[in-house]
Amino acid sequence: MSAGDAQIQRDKVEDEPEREQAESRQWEREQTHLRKNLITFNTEAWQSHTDFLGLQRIGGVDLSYPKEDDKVACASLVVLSYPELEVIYEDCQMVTVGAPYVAGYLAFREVPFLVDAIHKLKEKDPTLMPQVLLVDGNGILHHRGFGVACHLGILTDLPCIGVAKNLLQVDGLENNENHKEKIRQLRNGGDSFNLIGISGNILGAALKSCNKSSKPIYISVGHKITLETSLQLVHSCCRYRVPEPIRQADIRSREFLCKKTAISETSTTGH
DNA sequence: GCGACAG
DNA sequence: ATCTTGTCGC
Repeated sequence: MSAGDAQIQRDKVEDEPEREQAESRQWEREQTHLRKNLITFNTEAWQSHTDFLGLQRIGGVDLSYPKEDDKVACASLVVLSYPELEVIYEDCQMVTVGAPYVAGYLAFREVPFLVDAIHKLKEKDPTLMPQVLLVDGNGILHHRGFGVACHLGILTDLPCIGVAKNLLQVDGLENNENHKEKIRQLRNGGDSFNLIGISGNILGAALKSCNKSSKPIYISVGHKITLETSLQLVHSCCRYRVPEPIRQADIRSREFLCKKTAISETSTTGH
C-alpha cells in the first residue's frame, strides 16, 4: 500500500463520507453568504419601549423526533400573547427531514420546516404573525457567527433570538471551572453575564432565567434585535427555565408526534 | 485515548 | 434530539 492509499484509507475510516463533507462545505458557503444580511440592532419600536409596549405576539418554534425513525419529525410553531403568555396559535406538522444533524449546521436540518410554518401562518391568519421568534439553538454564538436563529431570521425577515440549553464551546468559550463559578454567582432570575470569545466579540450571554434554575440558558442575537433587549425579553417570558414560547412549542410538538406515531402503528397493524 | 458535538 | 424512575426538596 502506497502512502497515498494510506491517506485515502484514513479519510474513509475516520471521516464522514465524502458526500457529506462536500455538503457541509456547501453549507458553510451558504452561511457565509446569508450572514451578510444579518442585522444585530433593534429595528422595531416596541424593542425600545418600557415593558415592550407594542409587543403583542411572540412566537416559539421546535422540532421533536421519534426514537425509532430518524427521517420523520414534528415541526411546531406556536404564538403566545404578550405579556399574558397565552397560546393564541398552534401549528404542528409531521415532516420528513432531509438533512442529518451536523454540529454547526443545525439550520439545514430544521429551518426549512420552520419557514414553511411561518408561510402557512401568513396565509391562514396574518394578524397572528409573531413580532419576534424564540428559536431553540444559537444565533451568532456559533462557529461562523450564523446559527439557526440567524438563519431563520434572515429567511423570514423576523426578529429572532437564539435560546440554547447548553453552551456551544466556540471562539475559546469553555464550560470550565471559571465559567461554572460565574454561573454560581448569578443570584436572581434575570441575572446574566456576557460571553466574550477570544476574538473579543460578545457572542451572547448566560442567563439565569428564573429564580429556581441553577443551570442557565444561553441567549444570543439571531436577527433584528440586540443582546440586551433579548435578555430582558426572554426573562420576561420565563415561568420556568425554558421560556414559555419554546416550552409550549416543545410540549405540543412532542404530543403531536406521539399521537401521530400511535395512529400510524394502528393502521400498520390493521386495527 | 478522551472530550466535544446547538438540536 | 432521544434513551429513562424514582426521588429529594421546596
